[in-house]
Amino acid sequence: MTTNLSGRRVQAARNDGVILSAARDVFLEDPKAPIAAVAERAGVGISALYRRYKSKEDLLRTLCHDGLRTFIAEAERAAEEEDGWVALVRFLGGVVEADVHSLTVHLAGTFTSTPEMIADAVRAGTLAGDLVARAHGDGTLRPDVVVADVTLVLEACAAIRVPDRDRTVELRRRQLALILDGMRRGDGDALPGPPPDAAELNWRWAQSRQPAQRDTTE
Amino acid sequence: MTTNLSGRRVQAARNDGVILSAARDVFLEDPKAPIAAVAERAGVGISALYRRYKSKEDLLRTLCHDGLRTFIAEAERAAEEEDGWVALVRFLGGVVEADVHSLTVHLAGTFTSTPEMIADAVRAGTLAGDLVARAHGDGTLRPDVVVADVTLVLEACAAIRVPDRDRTVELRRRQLALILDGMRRGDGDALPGPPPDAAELNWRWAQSRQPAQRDTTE
DNA sequence: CCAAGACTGGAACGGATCGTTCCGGTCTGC
DNA sequence: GCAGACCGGAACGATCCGTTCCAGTCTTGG
Repeated sequence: MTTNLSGRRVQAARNDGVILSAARDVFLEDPKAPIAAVAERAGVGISALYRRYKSKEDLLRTLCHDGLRTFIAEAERAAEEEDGWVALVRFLGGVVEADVHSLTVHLAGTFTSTPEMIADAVRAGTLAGDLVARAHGDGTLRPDVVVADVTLVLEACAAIRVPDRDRTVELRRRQLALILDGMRRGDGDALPGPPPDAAELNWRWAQSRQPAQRDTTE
Repeated sequence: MTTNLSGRRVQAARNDGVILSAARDVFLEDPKAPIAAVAERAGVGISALYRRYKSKEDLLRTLCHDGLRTFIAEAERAAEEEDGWVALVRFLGGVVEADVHSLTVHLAGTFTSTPEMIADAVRAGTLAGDLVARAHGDGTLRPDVVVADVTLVLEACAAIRVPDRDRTVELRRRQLALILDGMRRGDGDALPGPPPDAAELNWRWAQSRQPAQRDTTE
């Protein structure tokens, strides 16, 4: 048996990953992006996509399910931590780092989910609940915070976005640190990363949508 | 001169407000929503829209500019507060309450902005900067927080959304309180409002996009 | 009661977009 | 050198959406 794949096989195998990664980037940027945009970003033809996924919905579903699995993996990894509070912090940091939450949030509702996905979603909820419970047990987490609050924290962090991916993660880490430490002067460390600059937050205003010059002079 | 408008005049005047309010709701929900959706939500015909606004872009621009002005008004109102920290808190609360930030953020880039808007945007930035500076002067705001961080806080809060408008504001207030007070046990008050429930956060998953039954059996 | 006109509802149009299919071409293994 | 796996991208058909247009309704003034 030849484990040595060559030629087209190699290209095909590499495309698997490239396409998935490109799809992640594109749909993270715009959940309604056309499928052609994914192909272009991946540097492949549209056929390469349709060879792998039955439809756009199929691709979206796969992408979202992958994100869900990552979420679960992060939760399980964080749960290994002994200290309950540290585990929760590591969990949130991991999810933010992986940029998983914004993907699921943005893509939710654009496809019909499979039973496995629903099961995984339930499992994810359970794991998160456990982490919160442990943090409560430690007495470090303020008592009036519930699991859903944590979900909202993730949602809030996922909302901050700048064109550059790495910088986005940096800024989210900073925001998460703020949420964790609190804005009131405390005994926490200094906020990580360079502070955001006004210019890098105004990027949304840049693209001034050319209105195609529809003049109404007549 | 008859200040007493009646009949159609009344309807027209009322429609002015209804349309603007409907547009706010609709575009807050989906920035790419068709203009017909606004008319439907307002309970008016499409003509009623085009009588008032030259184009969709015009409506969007007006909406966004209104939001910007509200932002400025909130900042000015908060600035009247004597205590710097209290002023900042009131400012953030006001902006979150008015649901202004998410509107500007979502709509940015969908129209070409007028010079007045840009000027207002600059002024808004200045006002926010002043508030942060004052809070720093009081020594209550942790020193490593900059103005842009505050912007990100607003962006983060704007991201949390549930179908019900009032509940959304409640949850945002809660999240804002969390950010302000911090998650570590402190001397702050209890989080306001009932805690979010898992069910009310899963609404996005509800709409399982009917795929129009395109069967590939052949 | 009538006529003019302000204002509206919503159908119709034309253009753009996008998911999907299909065909011709390239490379690999035999 | 040929069969088949795999790919790029044009072409198609459907849908959507912004805008225009016209017929209908209500009000006012006489």
